[in-house]
Amino acid sequence: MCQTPVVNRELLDVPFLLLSAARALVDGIDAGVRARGFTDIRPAHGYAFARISGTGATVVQLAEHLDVTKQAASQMVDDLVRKGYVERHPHPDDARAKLITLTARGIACTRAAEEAATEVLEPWAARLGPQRLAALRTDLTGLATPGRLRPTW
Amino acid sequence: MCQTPVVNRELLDVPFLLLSAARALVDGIDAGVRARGFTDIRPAHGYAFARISGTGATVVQLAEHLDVTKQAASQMVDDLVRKGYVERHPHPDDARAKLITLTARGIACTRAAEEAATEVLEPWAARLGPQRLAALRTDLTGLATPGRLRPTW
DNA sequence: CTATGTAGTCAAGCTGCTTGACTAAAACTG
DNA sequence: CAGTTTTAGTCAAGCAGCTTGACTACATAG
Repeated sequence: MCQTPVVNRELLDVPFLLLSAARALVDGIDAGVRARGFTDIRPAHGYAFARISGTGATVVQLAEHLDVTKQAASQMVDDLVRKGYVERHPHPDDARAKLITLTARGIACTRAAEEAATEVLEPWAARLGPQRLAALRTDLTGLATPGRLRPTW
Repeated sequence: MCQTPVVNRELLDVPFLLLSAARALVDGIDAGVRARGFTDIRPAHGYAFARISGTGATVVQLAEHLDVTKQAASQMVDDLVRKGYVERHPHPDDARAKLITLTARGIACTRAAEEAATEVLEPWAARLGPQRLAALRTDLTGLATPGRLRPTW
């Protein structure tokens, strides 16, 4: 017994490390967004904003991006409409569909999130330096299923 | 406009990259655990097992580890007891408390999870090499709030 | 022009969490 | 050591966010 190589033990807490880092980041950004006055928004909404931002998105597109059912996405849109962050417009190309777009408030919130993210990431990235940052990005990309949960911006 | 430095754009998708990697890992491990016959277990239970494993844990300790209320932790223990993964014993040092420990089935499941994790991580770690792996671990640790969501093993 | 597929919503239900209230035991405190 | 406060755990009720199922309106393929 006790013949398990050290590499394994160290390898096995990579998932915890990753989760821990991701959570710390999300919590930090969320705190920054709240501090900027957007208190009725949760991290999950950020992923929605990322997809809606720019040209807008349909409910189905949003559902795919968030990996939930279209009903769940529709409910989230209801919520965001009620809170004034997004709007439903008739879709220019498809009378069945609706184009969800950010309101001014939604755009302001997105900016706040970007500021908060920069605030959290900048000092860490500075300590790392551009070289290690690039390496980390490459290595993480290799770990992630390509294209999943990526932002549209 | 358009004067935002490139560094910022690249920095801003680090959270997405991290989340994406973490999710891919968790999904992969979960699939491996299911493939080994433990189909009534979800990733969240893995974090519970990690804390219970070894000397065992109380409900309150588990709650702290999972960052939920003690009621939620107690409900999860109910569930795991019903499924045969853990047991409640009287605590040797405190008559109020109960010591939660893994059953044989719980230990087997933990082993399955370690196997699954190794299976997912090994090829990726091999491609990286020990040097970059060490660097990545260091950099992620710097990002994570120290000590959070760490395993006890 | 009919048949099949797709976008979105309504409705009901479930799961996993929360808050609040409580019991029993431990740990302070004067 | 009696009295107070804190801590471990549970019961109960409620809520948020998701699911499945059923449906309407429009699009598209044959």
